[in-house]
Amino acid sequence: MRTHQLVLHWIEERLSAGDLAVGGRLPAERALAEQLQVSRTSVREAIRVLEAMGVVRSGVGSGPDSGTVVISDPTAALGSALRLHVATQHLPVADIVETRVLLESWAAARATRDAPQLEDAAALLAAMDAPEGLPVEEFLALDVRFHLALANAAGNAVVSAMMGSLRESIQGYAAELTGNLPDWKATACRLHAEHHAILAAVREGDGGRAAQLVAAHIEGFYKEAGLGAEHLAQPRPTS
Amino acid sequence: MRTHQLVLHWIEERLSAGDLAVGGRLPAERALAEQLQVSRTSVREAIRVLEAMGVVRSGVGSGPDSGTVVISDPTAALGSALRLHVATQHLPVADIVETRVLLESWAAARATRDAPQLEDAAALLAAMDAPEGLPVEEFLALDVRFHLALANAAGNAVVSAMMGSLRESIQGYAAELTGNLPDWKATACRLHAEHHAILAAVREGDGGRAAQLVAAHIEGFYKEAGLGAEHLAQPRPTS
DNA sequence: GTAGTTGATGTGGTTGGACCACATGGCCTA
DNA sequence: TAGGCCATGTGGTCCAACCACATCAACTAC
Repeated sequence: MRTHQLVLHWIEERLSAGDLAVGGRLPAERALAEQLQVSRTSVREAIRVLEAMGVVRSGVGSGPDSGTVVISDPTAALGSALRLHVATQHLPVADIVETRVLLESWAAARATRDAPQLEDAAALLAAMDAPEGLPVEEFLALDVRFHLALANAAGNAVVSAMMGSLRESIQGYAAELTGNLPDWKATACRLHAEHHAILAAVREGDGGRAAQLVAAHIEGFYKEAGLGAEHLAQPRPTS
Repeated sequence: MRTHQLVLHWIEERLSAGDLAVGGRLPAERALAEQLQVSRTSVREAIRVLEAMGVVRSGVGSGPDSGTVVISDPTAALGSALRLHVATQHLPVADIVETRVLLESWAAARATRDAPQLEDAAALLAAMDAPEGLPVEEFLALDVRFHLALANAAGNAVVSAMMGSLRESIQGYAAELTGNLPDWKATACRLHAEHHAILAAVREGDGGRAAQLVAAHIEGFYKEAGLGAEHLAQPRPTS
């Protein structure tokens, strides 16, 4: 057992036991090192891992933002991991998109029509009015938040986290794809209209229609932007 | 930008550019530190993160198993992250199970009837014959591999990785639950029979039935084992 | 008395150097 | 030729020191 793993296990046990909860603070690095009888180096390696996993946040100086405090940001962890594995080319982008369609369709079908997150989604849509006037980056940023709000309305934290991480892992890719579009303004308008239709379907409690609209919405964008259409929504070749 | 992040970005760029592929080796820690003009400590922190993400594997000594080589194990990364966030109680176990049902149902519906992974699944089922005679741990281990093989048959690497990580993150939990069962042998027998039925449905190309069977299979186990039934497969309270 | 300055304190961030355990491979010896 | 032994290179660990930063308290000048 390597030393930094010992520290990791110690912290994970504290988390599981409830001694350490979100918002709580880890002992200072030097103190923790002495307490566990390991070097500060090993403590730091463990904290780096937890930080990459979205479990803690470290800050220098004094005051409330300093020290190492427990947070919970599963999306960050999953997102970085997926992005890295996409970089190794062991996770095809087409599979990411397909999974995104799966999760978002489910979330749309599952969302309750009076979920408070739908208010956020509506507010985001309002901010996206006249989408042809928005810069691409701003449109995409709002788009991400709209889809996340929709996913959150389904009330499943795991699905929400996975959704966000999928989106994050191919964010740069999607931004590049917009360069392929023949007419960005027209596309933005269409996407915006589809957003309204999706939200309306959810609010009417028509989960089935919402799911179909979401699937068509996502697949439509990637097809138009030129992600190999043969990879999407078709039966796979029988190897 | 913290120093170890600089190293992380350098490596990620190398991965994206294809200069570094799975099976390739990173420069030795000391060499990399000198090359990037940072301390070895910072290089090590970056490598620790990549190791936790399942992107890299480190080994001491000489020979083929030594040094830091690029691998690709997305399941490990997602699994650790989910497990940690379950520990912080920000990811309810019920949501994990629900997501597992979602992904596995989709995979079962999507699997092609002649996928080679189904051979593996069949072999695992054969190894599980007479399940009442298997120790609990062994049964569960084979069970995990069966479900993974089935998920792999759908041909989506992202779904496979997420499936595996979900399973891993609640593995300890599932093992505990078996203690709640009134009659483990009978349950094992039933699960085994359900496995056969699922595989048969996939082989017949009846994806819809396979999906239903999978969902019932998973939900049935957790319900019988005592995971709050109110959390599963029911409309959520309207907050 | 108040306002501004200054230093003490405690936090993570970074560095260099030292030593260890391990695995290989080549050299040297019996 | 066979065996042992050490040189080499790898990651693993530890230590001691220093830095940048942020707060807070004490002090000083007005």
